[in-house]
Amino acid sequence: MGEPAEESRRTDEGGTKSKDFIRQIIDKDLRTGRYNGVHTRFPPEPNGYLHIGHAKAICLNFGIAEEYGGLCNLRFDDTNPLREEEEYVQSIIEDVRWLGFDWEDRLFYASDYFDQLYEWAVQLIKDGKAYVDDLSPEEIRQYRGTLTKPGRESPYRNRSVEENLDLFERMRRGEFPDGSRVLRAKIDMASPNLNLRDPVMYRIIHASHHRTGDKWCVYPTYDWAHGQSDSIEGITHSICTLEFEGHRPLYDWFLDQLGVHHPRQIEFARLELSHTVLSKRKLRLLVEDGYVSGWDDPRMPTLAGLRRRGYTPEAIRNFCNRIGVAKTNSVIDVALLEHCVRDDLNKRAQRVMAVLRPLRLVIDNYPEGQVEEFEVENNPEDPGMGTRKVPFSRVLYVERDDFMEDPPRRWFRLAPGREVRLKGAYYVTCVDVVKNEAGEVVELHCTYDPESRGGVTPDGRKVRGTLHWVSAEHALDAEVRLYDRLFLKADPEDVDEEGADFRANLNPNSLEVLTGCKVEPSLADAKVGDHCQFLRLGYFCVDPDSAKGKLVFNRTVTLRDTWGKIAKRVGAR
RNA sequence: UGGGGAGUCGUCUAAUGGGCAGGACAGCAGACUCUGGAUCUGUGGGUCGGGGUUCGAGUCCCUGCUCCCCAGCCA
Repeated sequence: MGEPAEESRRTDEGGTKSKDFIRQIIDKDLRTGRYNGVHTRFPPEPNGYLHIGHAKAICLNFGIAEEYGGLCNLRFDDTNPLREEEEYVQSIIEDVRWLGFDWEDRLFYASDYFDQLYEWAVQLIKDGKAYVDDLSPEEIRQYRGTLTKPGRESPYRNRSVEENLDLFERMRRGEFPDGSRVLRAKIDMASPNLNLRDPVMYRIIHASHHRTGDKWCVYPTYDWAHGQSDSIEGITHSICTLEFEGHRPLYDWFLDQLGVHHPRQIEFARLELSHTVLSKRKLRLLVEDGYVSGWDDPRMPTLAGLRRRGYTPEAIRNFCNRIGVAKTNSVIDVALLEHCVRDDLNKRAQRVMAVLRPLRLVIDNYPEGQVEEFEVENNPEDPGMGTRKVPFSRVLYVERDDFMEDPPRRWFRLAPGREVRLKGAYYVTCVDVVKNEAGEVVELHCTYDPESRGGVTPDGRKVRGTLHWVSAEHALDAEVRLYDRLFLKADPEDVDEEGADFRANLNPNSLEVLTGCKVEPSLADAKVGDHCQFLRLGYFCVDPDSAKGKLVFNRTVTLRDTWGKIAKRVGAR
């Protein structure tokens, strides 16, 4: 409680302290005594899967609570039985946990408060602050006015308290059909803020709710449920996104009329990420229309998708802490997210060798039938991760991309007559190239230098290139799924043709499935979810589609590719 | 058009009773390297426009411009 611990303050890379505007407001509230502690909440509606944008809100709410020695609740905003499902509740719980946050025994639902909300509505009616309206949805819209013209009062606006009480009670009992009546707050039909033009508090929905079943047929709207739920839970700072800014006067109004604990609502800009979409509607469309395999498709920006792709909670949390919090609408470059996962995996992922597009390499002067085992470091960033043995023999596989018959300038890899190092093993020199009738290179012949055992020679001569490889005889087969950005443009909504939508910018090559990949035998007992670095290629993780004897890897992200940039300039590839 | 918000390097984000516009990602250049990885070093690049006030303005005043949100019985 009170001031945050010094060491938990957010600092930038330079070490200077800087707090976002929300933390500054909280500091002030604590200083002035408006609140004595900090209690936040993360309030998702269970109508879809959580995505990276939610991660920002989760890290903000749970992070702030932690920093200030306060608490953060997980609360499902389940006020609309038509859209919400238990499946989503479960996935959300799983995702928030996976991200690394704990709400202890404070898992709540807005539906926990339906009785209290109903009582409070009755209280407002008695106070003459709410009334039952018989207008149809269409009429309500017409009476609301427009942005520039004030609304008109409903002819039912001045019913007696008794009649309102009676009607509201009968609404609750199920005497009226859906849409026939609503309960509205009596505020001001001429307000320039449309949210204050007698907003709807209850609507009739004869549908069963995932938690309250058929107990209710009137359900509170967001505006009526949210602030009161915050109040009941003793929330101090109700952090939400910018689009609710115009609702704050209403949030405050309800709480003031009721005279109950009054949290402060603070709005911040939701996260937007380049090369993807982050709206439930669009994500749902991608899933339902089969553009992706599901909510957890590794190309999806959902937490389930990112997890399957191989992103770690640490990488995502670090990302959320680095993007900042402000009120400016902004789009974060997905490159920052990629940087964060590389940064995390670089420190933790075990290095292994895998050949994605195998090319046979025969070492002519290596004894037939001989097998050597080389000890290779598991992670040069962390010697503590130890070493492993990798078998080597006369016939190997190397990456097709690592050989060029007629290489451009600055090519350090294999080519006729070139000598390279096979990581941790020997130097080999390409002496012959075998092609098929189509003229494609199908096999390389090399000689090795026995003196170079272990990857260094007594004469100390240098080779510029070091290649990864696997022994043909010992290699395991694997399927590897290469993922790329889901959308071609940074802004998927940037479409040329009239009538086209973001789907026109879908990247047709966002998924490439490679079969017949060869991986080193140490991967034999890799488990689903395991992360590793395929040397020189990128970070990968084991997909749930894997089975005994059938390994499937997802590429999380490539390594930074300096050669790729050079090649582009040189005009190679 | 009414109301509510927001404009700082390419992209995010600091600079808070006016005081050298800083960092990160991305880019570029180099060093190092048994991953063309990692690491290290260096480098270019910004205050929406126009007026003011001031010794001094991203910050204060005036004015203009641009962008976002609101007319669900969605959240």
